[in-house]
Amino acid sequence: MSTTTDKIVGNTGTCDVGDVSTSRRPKKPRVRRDAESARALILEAAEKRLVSSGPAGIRLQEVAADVGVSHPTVLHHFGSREALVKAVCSRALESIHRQLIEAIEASSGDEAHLSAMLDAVFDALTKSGRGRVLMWLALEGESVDSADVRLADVVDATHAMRKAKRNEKGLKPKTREDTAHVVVLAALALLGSSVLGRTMLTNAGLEGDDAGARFRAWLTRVLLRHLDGE
Amino acid sequence: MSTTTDKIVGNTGTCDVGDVSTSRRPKKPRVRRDAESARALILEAAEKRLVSSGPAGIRLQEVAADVGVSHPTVLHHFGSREALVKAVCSRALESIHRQLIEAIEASSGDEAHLSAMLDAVFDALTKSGRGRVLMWLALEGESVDSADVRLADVVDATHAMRKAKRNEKGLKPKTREDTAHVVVLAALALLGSSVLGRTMLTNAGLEGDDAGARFRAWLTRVLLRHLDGE
DNA sequence: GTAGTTGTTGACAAGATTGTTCATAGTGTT
DNA sequence: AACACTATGAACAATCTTGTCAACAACTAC
Repeated sequence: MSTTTDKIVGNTGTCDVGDVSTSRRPKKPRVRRDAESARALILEAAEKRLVSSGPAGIRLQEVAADVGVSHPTVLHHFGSREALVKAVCSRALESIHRQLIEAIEASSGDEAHLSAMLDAVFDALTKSGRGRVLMWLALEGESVDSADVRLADVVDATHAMRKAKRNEKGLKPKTREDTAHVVVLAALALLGSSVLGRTMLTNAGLEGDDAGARFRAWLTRVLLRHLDGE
Repeated sequence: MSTTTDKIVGNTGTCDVGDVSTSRRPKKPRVRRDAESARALILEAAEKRLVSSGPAGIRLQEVAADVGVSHPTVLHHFGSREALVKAVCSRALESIHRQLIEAIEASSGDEAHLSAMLDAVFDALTKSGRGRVLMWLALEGESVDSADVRLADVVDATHAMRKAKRNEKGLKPKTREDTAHVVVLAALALLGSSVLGRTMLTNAGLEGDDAGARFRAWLTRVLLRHLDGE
């Protein structure tokens, strides 16, 4: 209710202090965007907050300030803070999923390709902090379910290629579980690296800018030897 | 102190509603602990919140309610919320460090022992959510530095044992970097497993209660073959 | 130009959270 | 028993955060 008051609101602008005047109203230009671009800008700003502070760290006023609007505008476009958080998380997960699919499909299964794939997946998780987002959602349990990366598909694809390859070479086949373990290990290593790779590497005494790349190269060799070896 | 006002505050007690009376004061028993036990109880309650909601999720009132005291009591014992959070994180990190050291020292380096060690480390990270705490601190950047698990020590110890073992077997030596990579991979896999192991395993199509144990057993074999093989 | 639609905003409300104050009530000491 | 010491809690203050509301302003349609 408000009922209220007839209005005051004062003269509205009132601008900030400073200007005296009567009619003078510097006001502010008040830009007006269409709903779509406004939502896009807000989502973008919110995602930065999501990456740096997690879902719980998203504040309407901060997001609004980042975009350069007032916080009721954010509420106008998303309805509630929770809806905004959901939208941002959902978008981020879909983006991750898409990038991972691309990175994985781009590699046919060759040795050089596996290395490139691991790097691509790592980049997808590191660039713009997607890995952090995944980890945060895992910790807070906000799993927007659905969009979860479908590891099972990756396992199946990998296992099919592996089976064919081993068959060619005359090696005895391996179980799907073994392949799944390889994929899970790679996923944990890459995701972990994207979140605390640097910390862990320097903590282990591995200095240098290329420590991360060297680790991934090493990981590639180990995984490949396991997949194709013996 | 007190100076003050002569006193008003009303009758203070005033108890809650209900009892009228004058002298009748059901009040509440008001238990009184010594500072040490009070701090211990509060830390314990705060750690539960830390595990489930992260450092940012620790609320004075909730912690106080868990202990059964009022929130000013918490402030009385810790000075500020920030100090409480710091104390809890510090304690948790020290505890993790201690458990990891124990788990690692307990294993001499044998094959069976490595498996036991990985399980022990995994337990140390999983039980009471220590792994979650580590991940949260990594994400929020609250790294209370210092207490960081000293992976370099683990690498050195592992490398020494490995060198001796390979020497016995007549295998050519491996670089320390290679050993460091093994340790980092194990650390990432175990830490990652403790936070989202179940999710990732089922997502990869590995069902069953023992999927985690089977994965760690598999990981043990892979790591051992790499450490001692070729 | 006028009217309708809709993005935008200032002001306010309600709730949560941290921190302060002071009286009260256990505990131990003399 | 009287006293000092200190843990405790009720009430309060200050700040922050989400959400509501009504008015304003930009744009479109007629």
